[in-house]
Amino acid sequence: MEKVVEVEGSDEGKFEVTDLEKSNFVLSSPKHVADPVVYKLVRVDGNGRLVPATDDELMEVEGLLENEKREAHIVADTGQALGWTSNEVSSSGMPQLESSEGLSLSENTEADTEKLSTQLEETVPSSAQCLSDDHVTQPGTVGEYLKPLDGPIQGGSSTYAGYINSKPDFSKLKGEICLDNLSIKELHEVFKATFGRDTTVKDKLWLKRRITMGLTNSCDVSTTTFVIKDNKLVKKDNEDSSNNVNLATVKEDPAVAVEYNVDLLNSFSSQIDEHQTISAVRSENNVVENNLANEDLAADQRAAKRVRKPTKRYIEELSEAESKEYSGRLIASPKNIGVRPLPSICHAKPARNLPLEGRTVITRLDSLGGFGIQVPCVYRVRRSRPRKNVTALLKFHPSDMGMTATFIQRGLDVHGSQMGNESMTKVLEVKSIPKQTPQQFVAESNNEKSSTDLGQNMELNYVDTSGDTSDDNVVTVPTAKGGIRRKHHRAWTLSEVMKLVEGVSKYGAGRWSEIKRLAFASYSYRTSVDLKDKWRNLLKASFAQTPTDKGANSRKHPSMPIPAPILLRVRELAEMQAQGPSPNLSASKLLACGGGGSVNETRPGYL
DNA sequence: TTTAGGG
DNA sequence: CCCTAAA
Repeated sequence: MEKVVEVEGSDEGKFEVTDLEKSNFVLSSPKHVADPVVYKLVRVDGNGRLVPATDDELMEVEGLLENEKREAHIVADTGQALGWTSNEVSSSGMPQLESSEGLSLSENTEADTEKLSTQLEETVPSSAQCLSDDHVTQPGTVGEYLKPLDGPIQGGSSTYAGYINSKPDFSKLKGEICLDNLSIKELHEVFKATFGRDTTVKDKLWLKRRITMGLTNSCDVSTTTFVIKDNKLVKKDNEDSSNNVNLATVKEDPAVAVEYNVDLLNSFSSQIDEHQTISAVRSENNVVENNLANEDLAADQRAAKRVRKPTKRYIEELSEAESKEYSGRLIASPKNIGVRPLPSICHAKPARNLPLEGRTVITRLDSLGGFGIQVPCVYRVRRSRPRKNVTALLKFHPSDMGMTATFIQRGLDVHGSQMGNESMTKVLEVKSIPKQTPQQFVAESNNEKSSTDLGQNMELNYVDTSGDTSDDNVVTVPTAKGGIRRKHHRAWTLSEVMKLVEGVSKYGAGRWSEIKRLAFASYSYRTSVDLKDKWRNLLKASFAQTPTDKGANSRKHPSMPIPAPILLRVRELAEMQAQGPSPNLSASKLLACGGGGSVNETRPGYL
């Protein structure tokens, strides 16, 4: 039953392959065992390469899941929508998986189940084309990892972590953060600062672990003492460097077993959450599944439900006739789950919606590599930075707006190649597709040059995630011209800041686009400008304070200040860069851009 | 388009 | 954060 989210290995093939999937297959009985299906969170890069899902994406997914769980019961299918099966997987193990999955999912009637399973199949055939050669070379294994939420429950499920190596750069941060002495409340604050969202988990251990993972980018947090130093977890009881995760350690804590490559380090925590969430969701959905993989998780979920935010906001936003962005969310959030858009490589076509337990699920027909697959699609619209002329469009096409709103309400899925300036038009075009389900799809051009050329493909991003996470406050600000524009605020999480710092250290301050693209590949909502601004602020902050005290950090509670260590780092970098602009810019640049091959840059040794 | 700055 | 001038 467990849902597995797979993270695609980097091009460099730095991930370790696991047989986990297999073992799971064999070990677990079809019934109880989860569907062996492995999902990967990946997205397709511009050149058609599969790249690991970014933190952002993961987080989004996570958000969705959480959201979902709050939303009473949602069909089990949701979970699946989250990931994409790797090509390899699909080609080989898929068939079997399908059935089992369908069954497992179901609370539904057989018929529905079948449909579901059908929908669920998220095969992404045509491996060769999609996958980089590296991946292709390891057909059988594929860098999939299973993350059995309830490892303990199912003996079969084994955890495996193929954590290759840590990022050197992170070790630069100085100072340590001790979680041990914090109260739950404090831990919650830290948690929020770190992940940008609240948590309802009361379990200190869990919190500490999660935070540690987030800050440490490591899954090696099986320790009971949480002191983070130099971005590494310091085990007081076990003074080992813990620089790398060792499998043994990981196994101790099944919940933490993950395989990921360097690029995904930061995604790790998110993934965990995701998995957990998924499991929880599933448990709710499947009465049969009594295995609460993680009590904490379950608790979290329940709590989450209680915390669910009122709809008011959505309504307001809708009324504002805001771009579909919001409308999408508005509609989608309640009963649907967001689904990660298919890799642009694949053609996504709106297919049909199937009634499930009274609900309709929109399915998308994905034709990949000649296969036609229906996948449940529920998209949440990403709340992206408003494309400059969203408002303009509105102005120009007031009527359109109305229409759009209509579709949205009617649950049309928008099918377009891209949400650009003409997005409006496209949306309109799509409206022709009648859908009963309240769904909205918005195609958003991906940050990277990706999807664009795939005319028919749409990049669907659901987003926001955040309803739960850092509340993306969207505040309307009166414009000088009299217009009203939205100002959304997304609090910078600690991990984001850390990434930023890391990025600056790697590529140098000023090369924001680079940083955004590489080190910051995730967080799609952070633009290079944002990075720049944030850095500016960090500099200000780092110089403004801290000169004196270095050990002691934060001053005030409000908005959990940036940990001193980070500020220190920032200052260092600032000074460092002020003096000698990075030695081999060209080198790094070449590495970064040139190959197009590796996402994981192998940095020069400096820094 | 991306950066740097100002607001 | 947003906006804009420059490059």
